[in-house]
Amino acid sequence: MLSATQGREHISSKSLADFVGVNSWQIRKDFSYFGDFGTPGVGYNIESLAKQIKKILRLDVVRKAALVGVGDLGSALLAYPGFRTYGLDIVVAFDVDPKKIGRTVNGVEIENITRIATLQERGISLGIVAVPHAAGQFTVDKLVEAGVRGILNFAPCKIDAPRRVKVITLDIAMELARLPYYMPAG
Amino acid sequence: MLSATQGREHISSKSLADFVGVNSWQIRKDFSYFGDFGTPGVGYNIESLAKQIKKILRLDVVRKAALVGVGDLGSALLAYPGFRTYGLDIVVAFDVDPKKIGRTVNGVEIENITRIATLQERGISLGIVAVPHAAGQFTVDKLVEAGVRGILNFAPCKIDAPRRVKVITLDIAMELARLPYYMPAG
DNA sequence: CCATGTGAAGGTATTCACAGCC
DNA sequence: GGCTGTGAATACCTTCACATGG
Repeated sequence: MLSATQGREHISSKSLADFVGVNSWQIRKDFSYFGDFGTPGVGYNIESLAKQIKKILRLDVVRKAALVGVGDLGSALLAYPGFRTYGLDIVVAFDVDPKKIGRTVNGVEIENITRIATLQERGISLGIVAVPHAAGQFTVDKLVEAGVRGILNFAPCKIDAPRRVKVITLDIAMELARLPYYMPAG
Repeated sequence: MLSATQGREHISSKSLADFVGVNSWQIRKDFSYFGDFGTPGVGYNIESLAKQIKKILRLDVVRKAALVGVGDLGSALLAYPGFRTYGLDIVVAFDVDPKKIGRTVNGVEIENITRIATLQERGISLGIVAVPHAAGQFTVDKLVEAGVRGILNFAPCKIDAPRRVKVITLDIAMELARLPYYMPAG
């Protein structure tokens, strides 16, 4: 992946900085907030650094996630291999459409949305909302009731949830709408 | 939409702040950087405020966008009605799969990816990249060659592009991976 | 000698309180 | 009276330069 690290045990803040496109002191300062990871004169041990960062980001344990809404976007998420990289595992999907219920997409079975209440007993603490706009708040409410602790919401709407549940909303259209701001004309 | 504004011409910074969940002085300060929009004792004229903000964000003109990669995610984007809200119009899609080329999804025809070079002459200045990881950089290069000015990239990889082209990368798995950070345990 | 970690300087953003206008 | 726009005060984050440790 990072060619500069091939066959090396250590990496300097400078190399890391060049790779991600920032300055070396930013790397050092950021790391220092969480403790002393590096060795002066040598650099950072790559393996131990990765382990430390994963622990800080709480990515050291695999967490189970439930997907709600198996439309185009939901299907894309089920097909997406990238989640495993970050210690996330989509183990179940829900939908309202009887035609979809019972099917298996990428090894994940689609269940009736009424079964959403069983999440807690199954040890699932994350929810992914990929439903139409109008169903957004309702779906979040159900997930909260089911004891979920974090929600990634793709529905483009204002969401109310108790403070104990962290909601991250990803409005894809709004992200795209940021682009024109950087474009002088045309 | 915003029930507090129904039948009203003006809205106060307090109402706006409550609605989006911030403090009233933040609203006023932010607006003040771009000029005087409001009337003391009255508030902000809703219609004129919306117009001003759209102009600042360069959302007052409709821009054409091209989608590259019509997989699950690409299909979801084509089906998504939200883009129009922000003055964005996906007018063409590209793919490499001969089975997909020629089909029409949501009124948008899928063309052979080799036709990507015709973007400039068609007045298309935005690109949306929804291709697999490995094709990310290649696709971005082609879009840049085709004269695109802004790119929304869903491929989870490091992208190099000239400074004149603004690239916004949206790594969905990474967004989901932010959630565990806010969750004490479980 | 090399690269880290950090105190200090500088700059930027947030928060406040109030003068001024409708 | 009510609400805006803004200077002042505060907190925060970024940048730098260097002492310290391997």
